[in-house]
This record gives sequence, structure tokens and C-alpha cells, in this order.
Amino acid sequence: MTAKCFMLLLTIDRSIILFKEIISMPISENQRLKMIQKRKRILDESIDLFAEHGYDGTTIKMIAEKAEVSFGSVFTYFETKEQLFHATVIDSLDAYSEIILDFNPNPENVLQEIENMINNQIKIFSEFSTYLLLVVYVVGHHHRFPETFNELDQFHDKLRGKLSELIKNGQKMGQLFKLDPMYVASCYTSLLMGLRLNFIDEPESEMWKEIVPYAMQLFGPKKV
Amino acid sequence: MTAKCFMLLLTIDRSIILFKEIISMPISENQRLKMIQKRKRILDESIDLFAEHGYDGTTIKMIAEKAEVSFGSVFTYFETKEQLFHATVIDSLDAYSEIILDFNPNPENVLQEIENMINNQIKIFSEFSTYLLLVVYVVGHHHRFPETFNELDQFHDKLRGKLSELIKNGQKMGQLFKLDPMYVASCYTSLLMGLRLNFIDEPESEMWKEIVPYAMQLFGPKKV
Amino acid sequence: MTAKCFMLLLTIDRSIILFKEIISMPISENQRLKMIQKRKRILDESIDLFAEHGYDGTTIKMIAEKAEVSFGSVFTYFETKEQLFHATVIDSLDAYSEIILDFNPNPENVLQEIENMINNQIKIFSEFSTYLLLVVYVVGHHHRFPETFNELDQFHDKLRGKLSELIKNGQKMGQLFKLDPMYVASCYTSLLMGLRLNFIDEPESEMWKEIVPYAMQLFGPKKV
Amino acid sequence: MTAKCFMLLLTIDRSIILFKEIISMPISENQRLKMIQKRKRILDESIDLFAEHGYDGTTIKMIAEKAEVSFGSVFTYFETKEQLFHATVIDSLDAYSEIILDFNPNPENVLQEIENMINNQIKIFSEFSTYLLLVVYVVGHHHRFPETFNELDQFHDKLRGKLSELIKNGQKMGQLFKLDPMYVASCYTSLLMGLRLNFIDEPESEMWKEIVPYAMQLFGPKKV
DNA sequence: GATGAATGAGGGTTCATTCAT
DNA sequence: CATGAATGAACCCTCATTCAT
Repeated sequence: MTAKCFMLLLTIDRSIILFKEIISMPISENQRLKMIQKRKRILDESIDLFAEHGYDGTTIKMIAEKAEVSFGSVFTYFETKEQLFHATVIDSLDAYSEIILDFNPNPENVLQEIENMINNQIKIFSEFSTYLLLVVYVVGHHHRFPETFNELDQFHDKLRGKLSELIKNGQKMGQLFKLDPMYVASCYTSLLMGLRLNFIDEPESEMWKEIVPYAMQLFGPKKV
Repeated sequence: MTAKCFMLLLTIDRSIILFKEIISMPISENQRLKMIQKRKRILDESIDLFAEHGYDGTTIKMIAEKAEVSFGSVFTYFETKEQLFHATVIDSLDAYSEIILDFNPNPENVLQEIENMINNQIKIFSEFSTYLLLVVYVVGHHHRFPETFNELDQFHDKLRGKLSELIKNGQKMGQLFKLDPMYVASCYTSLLMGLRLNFIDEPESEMWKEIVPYAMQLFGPKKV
Repeated sequence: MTAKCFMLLLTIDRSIILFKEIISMPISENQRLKMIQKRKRILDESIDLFAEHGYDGTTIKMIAEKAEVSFGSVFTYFETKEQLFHATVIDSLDAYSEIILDFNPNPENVLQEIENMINNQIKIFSEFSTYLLLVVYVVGHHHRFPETFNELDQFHDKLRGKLSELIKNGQKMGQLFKLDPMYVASCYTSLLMGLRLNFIDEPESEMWKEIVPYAMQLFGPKKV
Repeated sequence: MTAKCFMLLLTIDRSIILFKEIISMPISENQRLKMIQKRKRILDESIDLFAEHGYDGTTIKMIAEKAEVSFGSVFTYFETKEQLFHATVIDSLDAYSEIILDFNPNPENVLQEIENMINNQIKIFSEFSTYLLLVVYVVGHHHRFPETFNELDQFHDKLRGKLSELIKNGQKMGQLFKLDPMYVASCYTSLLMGLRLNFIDEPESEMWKEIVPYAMQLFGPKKV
């Protein structure tokens, strides 16, 4: 496999299942690439549509048209609408997951690390409003999409776990007041989620940057 | 009109149009009461269904069956599904609105008032998860339900305004650190909303009470 | 219930389930009648279509148009296409069943009774070619319609049982040669079915009457 | 062309069109053979599938998978699904035709010849239930597959003609009662077909052998 | 007002056929 | 020739809305 192709595969995240299927097909490199791009195109447009109209309000026709793909093609890449929905949520999760978890739980300067982290995460939350709305949708309808919800929930737990570790270290080092780390973590992720909902139509506004110190408060910093 | 009937009408609130229709109808007091109750029944069950299944996922048949009302009856009380949805969200809003805004923005002891308020609101948010999920749904789909969203947004602004007033007073009285009151208010409502989403399956758990001091932090209290 | 209505119900055979549903509905006598007729109309046209095009080759649209009923109406009378198919086969079975089993297994003159019976059954098989084709279809696809097939099979067993009894009596009375009664019965019903298939485009032709003595042979009559 | 290849071609019989195409292709002997086998494989599996699921219920994908042939290959051997269906029925007909017509219409001992013939044909009917179900399917849907039906009908006429000849000879020689030979023949083929339907799930059971004397009766033997 | 049968547009999905590789 | 992705018409079924009773 060429390096170029390999890079592309990385960008489609970890859709290992289809990945395996596609690379095992007896077709040319070129064709393989096209298929991967087509699949990605469908998923990308699906995020917007599912986020805006919900699962039932989004039709395959809408997706096919927005992705400039024939109606039937959607079904050559995804067996059912439900699977497409799941892939739409989970494929992107992997990408966001990485950048959201990108902080050091054992830093020398905890306060600095927290501030950097908040800055980074606030930025992500302000930029990717569409995807986060989709996440909210899944959470709100978790009874209907239990498996998809479960994966999101696992990521949430992982994030809170890592946050908790960071907080514990800060407390040990005397940089943070003694508060239950898990509650702090939960409040922080709740705040991010809630902000995204409350400022639903303000992507990338200045407001987001201003929020950082307020979020900081939740961690119980000894000097602010 | 009897006092009893009048009280009932208050609880169904703003459905002025139907209200007018019902009271102008040449029918007996008794029948009027029955109609009002029937309408309320439909709205109550609609909350659960719309919250769980979304607008498109909820059918009139489902509502009629859950409310133990004939299929046709739903359409004698609400012209269209969309109107029923709007009424479902907005009728309840007024009821919740009152208890959520139930705090004094000019108290003698601001810290105490804030703590009481948080206690009260956390309680509400923990108990009425279904309705709040519905609110989240409308917010997430605000392009589709602009009018309904607008009314929710107005309430949100009203709430933040009143919170802001309380915070300002606290700062004047030296009980709170100087922070932008509007940002604090926004963070606080975001936190409530976010908590509701993150602890979606934990209505009325002990956890909610523990959250109070963490929420308190956002207001920048001078001693905690 | 009026006598008229009762008679009509008899003609729709034993579709007890729907019968109960319809008569328990809080609607007028007149409306009830219309519904029963509409249902019957759909079933009648379904026989022809399913018989000619098979299950997959027949569309709900075709049925609705032939029965002069709206597309949606088909689904107010039958939950699914599969159920409609089952009802199409089984509702008619009851009607035919009665006239096919209309012979006396303990007659004084067995030979005469057999001849009368064959005459009668040959007539039925010659006239109702469409329905019999449908029966053949179900038998040929019994793995796909196991329940429907099972009911047809039970009727077949019942018929062979009664034939067997008649044959036994004929043998006891010395009017028939000693042959295994069950085999004779099976051969006879097979002959009828086979004839229906072989003379598929010759309903009510003269040929059918001529067949009687040949069918008679199977019973092993002592003088012909 | 090698003798071996020629023999193979005979077994795939009338597919003259493709036959011409294949032998006129500028390819190696070896490749030619492979193609012929592949075509046969498709047809063989098609019998089972069309017989069990009917024309509409059978998909090209099902056939390709069962025949372990690529989806696209089916269309390189057969222009349309309809042509494949026709070939499936007719190619096999020639094979069965030969063994079913394998009796002498002018034997010395007619009764013996008839018994041998019935034995042989009953055996065939008991063994090849799948193909016969397919025949029944075509007969039942003759309006939809007129050409295919027509070829089956011609074979049926040919069979009845030859049977008729045998019966006439038997009557001339005083071994059979005087009965209309054509009716007898029709009854006999009907009996075979009917038995196949009635004992649809009993391939090769003992029952079939027992049937012989009962079938014999139809021919009007003077002593049995 | 109460009821639920009637309607048909629109949903997800399947599949024969085409065609580029 | 072999392959399977691409296509969209047509399938069954659902459901908001209408309307006769």
C-alpha cells in the first residue's frame, strides 16, 4: 500500500471494519481510494443532517443529495440507515476523542496544564458545534440508540477518568483545593456540554474564550 | 365559571386560542371541565413521548393510546401535530418557569440565597428529567421549531437576567468576587443543563445534592 | 343484528377474528356492512392476483386497484401483505371445504355415492381453477408459508380420512376390491390436483365430465 | 473440439446461442471447458432456488452465491434474469425428457411394459422433486412465462402421444379394456403430477413404490 | 364533540441491470 | 472474461390529516 493511501486511511479514522473490507477487495488502488472518499463524504454530510434534523427527520434521499451520491450508493456503503447513523457518530468520535484527550495528567504545573486544556477543549467545543449537537441528540435518545450511546458514554468515562487523575495530582501538589475529583470532572464536562447547548448559534464567537476562567473555577484553583 | 375551573385553566396556561374557544362554547360547565382535563391529559403524555422519541418518532396514535383518548380526539384539541408539539413544550414551560424563577434577586444574605436557589433548581432539574430532555431536543433542533425555541430562549434570557441581578448585588455587598455577572449566569445555566444530560439516567439520585457546592463555585463566593 | 347482515357475514366465511373486531366496533350497522363488503372485495381480487402472479409478483398497488380500493385501505383491513395472503387462502378454504366434504361416508350404495361425489368434486375442480392454482402455489412454496400450508394440509388429511372411511365401507359391502383405502384416497386427490394443473386453461370444458369414469377406476369398483 | 467437450455441450443442450458464442470465441480449449462448466453450475443451482422461492423470490445474488460464482458472471452467461429462468427450466427438460420417454410403445407384453414404465417414472418423480416443483411453478404461472410453458406443454403432448400409442396397442392385443387412450394418458400424467404435489416432502419414500399398482388401474388392465 | 376508516405521499430498503476497471 | 460498485425504479409499510357518521 502506498504511503498516500495509508494517510488517507488514517483520516477516515478507525472504521476498521469497512477498512478491512475495502482493502481486501480485488480492485485497483485507485478504485479503493475513490470508495474510501465516497464513504467519508457520506459520513461527513450525515453529521450535519442528523444533527439538524435528528434520525427520523433525516432521509436517505437528503443524505444522498447532499453528498452528491446516488441514492442506491448509500446502501452499498451502509447496510441500513441505523448503521449509517452509528458510523456517523462513532467514526467521528475517534477523531475528536484524540484531540480532546490531548493533555498530560501528570504535569509539573497543574494549573497551567488545566488552563491549556480548557483553552483547547473550549476551542473544540466552539468549533465543532454540529458534531456536538449530534452527540447531545444521541444522549437525549439513548434508549433508542443504546449501542451508540454506550460508546459515547465510555469515552465520557475515559475523559472524566483522565481529568480526575489530573485533579488528584493538582490536589497532592497543593495547587488545587480538596474537592471530589470525579465530581469536579463531571461538572466540568457538564459545563462544556451545557455551554454548547446554550450558545448553540454562536460557533467560534469571542464569548468562548472569555469562558475559560469561569470553567477554571470549577477545579478549585488556590490562586486565580 | 367556577373557581375550580378557573384554577385548572391557569395550569394549562397560554393555550389562549383553545381556552377562548372552550369558554365560548355553549356547553355545560361539566362538559367544559372534561374537555379541559382531556386536553391536559394529552399534553402530559405528549411530554414523555416527544422527549423519548423526538418529534418524528412520535406518532399521534402513540399519544392517543398513552393518553387513553381516541385517535380523532387529538385532532379536535390540536389542529396539527406541530401545534400539539408547541403546546406540549410551552404549556409546561410556564409551570416550570415559575418555580425556577422563585428566588429573591435582592436578598440580605446573597450567599444564602444563592445556596437555597441552587438547591431548589438542582432539585427541579433532577426531578423533571423528561421535560428537560424535551427542552434539549427543541434547542438541538431550533431551526426546525424556531417559534418554540424562541419562547424557551426568552425564558432563558429572563432567568439569566434575574441571576445576573442577584450576582451584581452579591458583588456590591462584597460577598462575591468581581466576575462578569452575565458570564457567571450563563455558566451556571449551562452547568445545570449539562448535568441533566450527563446524568441522564439518574433522576433524583443522591449525586444531585452533592453537586450544590460545586455549582456554588461558579458564582465566585468569597468564603466557602 | 339484522338477518341481512348475518347472511352477509356467512358469505365472508369464518374470518372470525376480523368478524369479532368489526361487530364490536362502535359504528353503525350500515358502516359495518360496508366494511365487511370492502374486506371481501379485497380478498376476492387477491385470489386472482396471487394465483396468477404469486406472492412476490403481486403488489399491494395491484390489489388496491383491482378491488377499487385505496392503497392505504388495504392496510386498514390487513396488517401486512403476508397476513392478507394467508387470509386470502384460508378464508376461501372454509367455503370450498364444505362443498368438497359434502358426501356420505356410510351410504347404502357405495358405488353410487362415489360416482356422485366424483361428479361433484370434478365440477368444483373444473370451476374454481383460480383458487386451486393458489392452493398449488402454497403447496409448492410450503417452506415459505408454513402456517398457510399447514391448514391446507389439515384439510387434505380430513378429506382423505373421510374418503378412506367411504372406501372401507365399500370394501366391507363387497362393492370395491380390497385395496389400501388411504392409498386410494391419496391417488384420487392427487388425480384431481394433477388434472387441474394439466388442464390449466380449460375451465368448465366438456372434458371434465368425461373424466369421471377414469377417476372411478382408482377406487377399484367390482363392476364398471 | 475434443470429444469430451462435445459431450458436455450435449448435456447443456439447447442453449444454442451461447453454445455458438462460446465455440466461436478465440480462446483456448481449456477456457472453453471452464466456461461451460460455470454455466452449468449456475443452471444447476438455479433449479433449487427458483423451485423453492419462485421467480421473484430468487435474486441474482442468491444464485451467484450458491453457485460460487461472482455476481457479475451470471450476467455474462445470461443476458437477463428471465433468460436464465427459461434456460434453467428448458435445459433440464431435455435431460429428463429422455428418461421419461424411455419406454417401448410397441412391446410384446403391454402390461409388463406399462408396469416397467410406471416403475421407472414413479422413481423419477419421487427423486427429482425439486425440478418437478419448478415445472409446477411454470405451469401455475403460464401466463407469465408463455414460452417456457409452451415447451413444457409440448413435451407433455409428446409424452401423452407416446403413452396413447402404447395404450392403443394394449387394447388391440386385448390386454387392456377399451378406454379413450388420450384420457387415460392424461389421467396418468395428472396422477404423477398430483402425487408429486401431495407428497411434497417425501422424496424417495417407500410410499412411492406402493403406488405402482394403483397407477396401473388407470390403464384398465384386464387382469391384475 | 367523538370516533376511527380513508387516503396517498413519502419513508427505508431491495434488486436487476449497467459498466468501468 | 471477471468483477462488483453504481444506479434508481418499485417494493411494502407508516402516518398526518380529512371527513363521514
